[in-house]
Amino acid sequence: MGGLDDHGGIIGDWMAPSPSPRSFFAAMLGETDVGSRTVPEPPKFDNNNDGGFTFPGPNRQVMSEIGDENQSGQMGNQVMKSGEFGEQKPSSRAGLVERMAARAGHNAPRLNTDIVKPSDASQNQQSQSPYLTIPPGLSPTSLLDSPVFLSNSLAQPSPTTGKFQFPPNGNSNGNGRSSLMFSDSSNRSKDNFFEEPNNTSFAFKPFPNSAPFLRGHVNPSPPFMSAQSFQHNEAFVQSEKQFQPQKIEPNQNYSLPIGNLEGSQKHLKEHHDDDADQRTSGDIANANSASADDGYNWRKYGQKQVKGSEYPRSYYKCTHPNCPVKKKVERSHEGHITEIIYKGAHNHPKLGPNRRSGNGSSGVLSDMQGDVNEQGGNSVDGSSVWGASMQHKGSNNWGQESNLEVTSSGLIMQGQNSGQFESSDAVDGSTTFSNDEEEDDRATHGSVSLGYDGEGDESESKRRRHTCQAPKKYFKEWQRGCIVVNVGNVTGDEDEEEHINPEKGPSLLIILLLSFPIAK
DNA sequence: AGCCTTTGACCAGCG
DNA sequence: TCGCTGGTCAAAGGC
Repeated sequence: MGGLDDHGGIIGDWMAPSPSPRSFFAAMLGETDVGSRTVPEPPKFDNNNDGGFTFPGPNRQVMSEIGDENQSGQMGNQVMKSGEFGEQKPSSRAGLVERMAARAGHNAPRLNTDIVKPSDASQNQQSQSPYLTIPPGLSPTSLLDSPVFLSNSLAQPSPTTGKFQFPPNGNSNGNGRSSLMFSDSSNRSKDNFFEEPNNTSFAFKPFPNSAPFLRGHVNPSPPFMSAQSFQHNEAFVQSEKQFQPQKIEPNQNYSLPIGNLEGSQKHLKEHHDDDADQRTSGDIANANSASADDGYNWRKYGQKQVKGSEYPRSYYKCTHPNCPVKKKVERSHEGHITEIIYKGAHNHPKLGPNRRSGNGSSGVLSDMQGDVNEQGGNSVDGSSVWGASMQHKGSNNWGQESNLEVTSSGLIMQGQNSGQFESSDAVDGSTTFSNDEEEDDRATHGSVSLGYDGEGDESESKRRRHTCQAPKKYFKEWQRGCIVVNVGNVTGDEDEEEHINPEKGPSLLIILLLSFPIAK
């Protein structure tokens, strides 16, 4: 069993202790000109880009509120000072892939981001822009299935889903593991990827079906939630539990979900269908039920109007015997999913089509959940990383079945339909992901808002001043080891009680739980 | 018949 | 101890 040191090593191989989203994307794209940005361009909400989803590019000064270069440099220094992450030197211009290659001694295929560029790149200068525009055909899930989000043994072969395999790495034991995302168990499924002679590059293939979602229609219920985080967490669990007798080997012929990307495509399409249903019929329940199942069956066992939530929260259990997976779902009055919190990992393969497919409200939930559970699907013993991390607080029963002693960690990405990364009033990655319970406020700051509130009349600078407290909540959930996926509008208004307002238009709020250490 | 959702009640944790 | 809150149970009814 790996200890906490292992975890740190895992994490450290891949990212700074407090990686900022921009560095995160920088790593993804192999561009690490992270600290060199001066003044960030105003976020661009491309209204003409037929729904192109704009993420900040690697150069985006996410921490713009506090982010002058000095501070960025200070952050970098902090990163350097954290000994176990010594390889993450801010001076390094090498991208993640290059670092991987350097470390592993192979030529890591570089992520082909050409496809990510908008077709009219020459016009909008997106290619030079600090923003990364995801064209309509490319789902955020696809993007987030980046090399840093690997270890989905269920996903299609790709350097991002972890199906492509990495050669055995001499460093891949203990603190030398290439990353948390590429943790032990998943390594087995990836160990050969870069040995493939022709794998010199990888291009994300956009899914036409995903376009409707990206256009930001009514229903901000994308399935691209925290699939990667689940991947990671799942891998983390497996890493911790690699000696579990019931371990499901990623390489096994396992009738598990087809894959993340494919699943995403499916779910995206389904969501779009849901949207249509909702818009046309107004029957939310029917619209929800119109979505296809994700291979897991869910039974709603409760619903409650929780105080902190505008909308009632529904409780679902996986109907598979002995499967501990549960999920909490909040949805708006219109049926838009505003928050999903998953707990546990499936200890069984997907069950195939829901017996009552097309019936019941769990369907739409499953849409989003599907990608996630596809990650957890090959977890074992019903243990869950979230459960494990829950033990940090021990005040939540979710996941208590896990006896893992792990530190969960994560990156919280909060987004809205523009896809622009927007700094909160103080985005400080170095503190955002610290584990101090008292730093919930920092969690707010640390959330990276893809901020566009859909109202359009509020300047970015004004929005930036806002302090949406919602991420604080999510950070808490994250600390508790729960997967939190929130889809909806962040109003950004301090005075507003509700921060998630799907009724204000297309938007999405994604909480991605990744792999940043919680160091109690 | 089996599985689902709904919904009020119950329970446990917390301040 | 009490009230609040969130999570779960279980009966009832629908599909």
